[in-house]
Amino acid sequence: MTGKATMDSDKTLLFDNQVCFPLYSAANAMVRAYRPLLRELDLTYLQYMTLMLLWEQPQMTVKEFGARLDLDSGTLTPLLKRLESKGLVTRERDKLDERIRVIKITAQGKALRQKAEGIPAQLACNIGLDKKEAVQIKQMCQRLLQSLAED
Amino acid sequence: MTGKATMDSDKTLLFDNQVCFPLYSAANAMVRAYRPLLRELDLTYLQYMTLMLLWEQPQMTVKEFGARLDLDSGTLTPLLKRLESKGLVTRERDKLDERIRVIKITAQGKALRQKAEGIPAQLACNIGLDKKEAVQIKQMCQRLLQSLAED
DNA sequence: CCCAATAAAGTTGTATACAATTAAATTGTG
DNA sequence: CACAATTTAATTGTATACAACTTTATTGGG
Repeated sequence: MTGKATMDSDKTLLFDNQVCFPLYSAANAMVRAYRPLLRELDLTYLQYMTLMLLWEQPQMTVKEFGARLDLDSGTLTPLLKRLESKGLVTRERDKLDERIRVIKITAQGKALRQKAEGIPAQLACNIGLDKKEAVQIKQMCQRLLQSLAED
Repeated sequence: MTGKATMDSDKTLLFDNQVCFPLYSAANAMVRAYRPLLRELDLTYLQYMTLMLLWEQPQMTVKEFGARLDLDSGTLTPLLKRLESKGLVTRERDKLDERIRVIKITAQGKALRQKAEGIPAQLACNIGLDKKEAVQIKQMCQRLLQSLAED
């Protein structure tokens, strides 16, 4: 047995050496940065991303949302109900397969897109990364995601 | 007025062009990856990071936790109460300033550190990034955090 | 010394995340 | 066709996040 198990100065357990915690904090900070901008649309960050999908493709199933957003029905069902109660989507059943819930964007949901158009530019100003860095961090996160997705 | 406001093909509102969403998803996936490892310690990721701070410095105030974890009392108070109810910390008042809550790690909390020693190595195996990439993503997130912290 | 301003935590209410379980519909196989 | 296995969502319970507000204690100016 090596001394590792009883080594008291194991640097891998030092807070400032954690790789993942900055990721966690940065994600929280990012959502916080979006909040004042999305407030005017009365949307949360996740609701905003959900609508963004529907601005590209006017209807989607819960399962498809799960695949795109990497979230399960435990998160999605209440999320979609809230969007429904705001009048931004409808939640119908698939006529051919009653298990499937088909989410469709409403006219009101589509109209929100206009109000959202300034948001990406506004956030880019705050975020303080140039385009190259932005692409890098995006690719790095995507690589990380792929690695973590491999069961 | 430019055509921008009415431009329908604004690429900045396309889901797959979002820089921040991979960050958001990667943070979620990271917490998910930790979960099975932390399950044996009966800790959540945030509880684990909180204890990690106390393994280095045996007592800390709520305010100090807030500065290190970038979280407010609305998150920290219930978190610390849960750690207290597990017997891992105590929550005393500062004798000299009764506003201040002093959190101290217990013997039981210290003992958990031994059980945590394998976690960093186990996670590094799953995470699929080499050391250089890990450092890069960490630095990028820290840069992002700094930018977002500038009010 | 008094008391307004400030500081530190705590509380309340809303919205994620997600494990574990359940419910309902469909599919596949004998 | 019967029915077990599978698929798709929904539900339940726990733990973050955080805005907005409240409570309690301390500080600082007059």
